[in-house]
Amino acid sequence: MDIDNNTYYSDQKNKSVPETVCVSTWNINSVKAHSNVLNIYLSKNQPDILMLQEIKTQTDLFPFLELSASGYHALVKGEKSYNGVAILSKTPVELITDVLPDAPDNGEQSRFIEIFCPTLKTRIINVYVPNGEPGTSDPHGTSKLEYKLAWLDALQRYIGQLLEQDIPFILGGDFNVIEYDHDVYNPAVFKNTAFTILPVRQRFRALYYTGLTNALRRFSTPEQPVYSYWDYRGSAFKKNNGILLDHIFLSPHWADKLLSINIDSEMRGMEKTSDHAPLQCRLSLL
DNA sequence: ATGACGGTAGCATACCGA
Repeated sequence: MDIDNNTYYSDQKNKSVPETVCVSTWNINSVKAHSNVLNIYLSKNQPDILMLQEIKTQTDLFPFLELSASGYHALVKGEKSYNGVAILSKTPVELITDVLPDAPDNGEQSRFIEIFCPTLKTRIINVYVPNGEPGTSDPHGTSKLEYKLAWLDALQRYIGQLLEQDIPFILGGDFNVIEYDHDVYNPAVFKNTAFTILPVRQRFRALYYTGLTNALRRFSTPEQPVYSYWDYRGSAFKKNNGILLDHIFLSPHWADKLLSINIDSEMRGMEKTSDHAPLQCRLSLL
């Protein structure tokens, strides 16, 4: 019994056991510049887990206190100006690693964080896959596209290892892959880019062959495309000139528990917001 | 053909993103 924490103790007495859980992901495009919409999202949807990408700040400058006031714990892999990922959780979580094993840059760019959530008894893996454009130089002299391909290869190997061990996990984030032509408003615009070329699509689809379920594909069809990104330019959101880039993948344990998934495009329509919309799924705990 | 728009760093404008 925890007599030092009255809130925890009194909550436990009255709380019924939750039957579902909400797990979400959002490329926030700067956690500091867009903290207002982040707070609106958290209070509106009350996700149990939120994976954030492109927080664009160093770990020690992350707004831990503000989020703690909203009732969220946070584990963060930050970086100055670029990239950066974090996982918010209503209950305390434990860091497993903030470097993708065998990543081509050994985690120099902050694109990966994996945690264990004791209350959900699952791992959460949050990824911000390299963009890959324009295909010129990257920090290590290889092209940005090669960096992206090598990064996806490393992800695939690591996911394979977890599945071999029957470890339950949820993999979410910004994959920077346009899996099908119907995932973009105008396929011609992205033809022969690092988003659509076969080697990139093959590596994305390899996640299925390994045994993962793409939560969104359970409920969507090519005839009714859904998008998670709209460019700031050219009134793209107003015209629904979008792209589907963000995904949630479920290990076999969770695939059977999937109840629903949706993209909260309302958040994309707000002032001072990210160019991505959040993606959230509801899972059964029974 | 190019840029658009927006964030960061840092103070003018370059770099990056998708």
